[in-house]
Amino acid sequence: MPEGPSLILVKEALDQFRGKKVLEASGHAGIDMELFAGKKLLGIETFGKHLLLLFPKFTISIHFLLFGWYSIDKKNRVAKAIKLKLEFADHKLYFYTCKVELFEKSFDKQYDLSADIMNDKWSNAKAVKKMNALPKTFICDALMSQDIFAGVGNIIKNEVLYNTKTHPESIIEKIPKAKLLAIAKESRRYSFDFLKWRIDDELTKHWLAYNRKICSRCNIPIIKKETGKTKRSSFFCENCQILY
DNA sequence: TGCCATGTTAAACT
DNA sequence: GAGTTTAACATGGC
Repeated sequence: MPEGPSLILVKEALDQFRGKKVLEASGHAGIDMELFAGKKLLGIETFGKHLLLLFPKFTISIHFLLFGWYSIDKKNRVAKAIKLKLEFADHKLYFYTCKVELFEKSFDKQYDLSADIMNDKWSNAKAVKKMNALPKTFICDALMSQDIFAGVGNIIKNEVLYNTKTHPESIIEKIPKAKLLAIAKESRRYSFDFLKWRIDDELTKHWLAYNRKICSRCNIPIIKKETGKTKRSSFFCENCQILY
């Protein structure tokens, strides 16, 4: 589930808890659960794939990894999967199979918000600058870098490369500057399409490359290949996506 | 049924 | 020590 746009939806779903006091906390997150008792949840933010719970003197960052999710009131997973359970007066909030971290800085100092694909502070220029600082890197790895494109996951990566007609194994220093800028712009633009389609529960039908078999532009098979340092699957058309 | 995956990181290797 | 590979997490869809 959790690429950046999905986190926006989690944030909205949890807005009902803003300003509410935590009565009790528990779970297998490995942090001191006593910290929460009596504390008010001041706000909910996101950074990339992180959900941020703002408390008076600390912030909890929740990363859902591959299988994590949350539920309200209904416990719908095995006990050991419950990493954090926050009990409010009226509701219980569960977070499953996620990485939970605590930090004390304000979240805008903890993270570079201009790197967050969903944040209004997103900067195309900074993304291009960071890519240029990694000349030997594959573009598929750069797009998955959470330091450059926080919130982009494997689906968005593949769709952005398809839409910008760029082969995932292109090397950054060989890619024209205008194309790098186009990739940065498309990563943000597409993420809002992704959000819209997820709200309407029609995300998968809009995929053009990810999990697809045929290129809709060329009518030839889409290649599936593990690419880049992290060997994540790339789906691409060898004909219309240029290898730089 | 078995395999794969929208993710990350620590441990175990070379 | 650096770089690479494996394992672990735990679930749902096909």
